[in-house]
Amino acid sequence: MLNSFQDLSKPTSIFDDLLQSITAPPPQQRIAEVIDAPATPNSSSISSSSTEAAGVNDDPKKAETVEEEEEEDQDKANDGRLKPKKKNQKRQREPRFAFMTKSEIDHLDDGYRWRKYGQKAVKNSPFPRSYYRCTSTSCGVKKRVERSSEDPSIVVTTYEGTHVHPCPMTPRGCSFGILPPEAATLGNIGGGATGVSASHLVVPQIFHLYQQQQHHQQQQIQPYFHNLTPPTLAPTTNFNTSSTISSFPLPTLIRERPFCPSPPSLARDHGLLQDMLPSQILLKEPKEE
DNA sequence: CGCATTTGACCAGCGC
DNA sequence: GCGCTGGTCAAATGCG
Repeated sequence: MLNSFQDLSKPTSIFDDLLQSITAPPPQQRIAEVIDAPATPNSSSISSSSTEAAGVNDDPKKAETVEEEEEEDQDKANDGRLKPKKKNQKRQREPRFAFMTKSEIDHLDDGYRWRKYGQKAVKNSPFPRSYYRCTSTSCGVKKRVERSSEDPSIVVTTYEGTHVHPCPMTPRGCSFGILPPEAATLGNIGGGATGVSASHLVVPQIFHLYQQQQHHQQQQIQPYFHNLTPPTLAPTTNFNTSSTISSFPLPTLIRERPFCPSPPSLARDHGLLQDMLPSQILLKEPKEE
């Protein structure tokens, strides 16, 4: 299932894969169709990706069985240039979560602190891809940021790994803008400590932001939030319908957030949210196997 | 001075 | 085996 996860494991254009999954959803797809808007390159979307680590990937070539700690120790034991990649075991991939944001800012502030450690030109794209790593020690979360070659206004952000620390608070509190997908997904997908479903956090929150924004700004472009969550975490109850999502109670969201405790001010203080989510969000639930 | 960013080089995986 | 590409490292550089 979750072919989009596999798509994300491919080195080639995430954006293309996302677009493909958006524009050609499987018939049985259980989608939280927030809005049944057709996906367009102008739409922002969110797509959670996971998790070879969770055994989701059915490609034996990509299936991984290595424990994370094992690899981590190996990495730490070798600080030289030669990375101790196991010969018989490919490097394990962390749970990944990708989303597209229509923004002019490449590196969106999501509440965590990131250090850029690389930048590469991407094939078939005039825009480079930037590599960031969480600055927190012992937190190996990474993220890649690249612009869509098809729509330069779209930033494709791919998170990989799980934060093992609380979100460092920003002066405004934990910035909600992009945080939800990251904090929720990275904190929970693939065996996060809290066990809170990523979808519980990500989908409704993001959508809630969108709603707020809609109310205030009357966006012209339909949002589309593309979210895919691992089967083990994706609830089958709460997000089957748009009505469920749209009526998701905000207090519940806040209560369920293990990270970045924040006063229930989301409905009020969304200035930064608007900064962070300037446009449209496209929501899509993971399709079920 | 400490930290973040830039950037070229290196390495591994994958396809042919 | 070879070349291409993505991902990472680390020295150099910039900035507050």
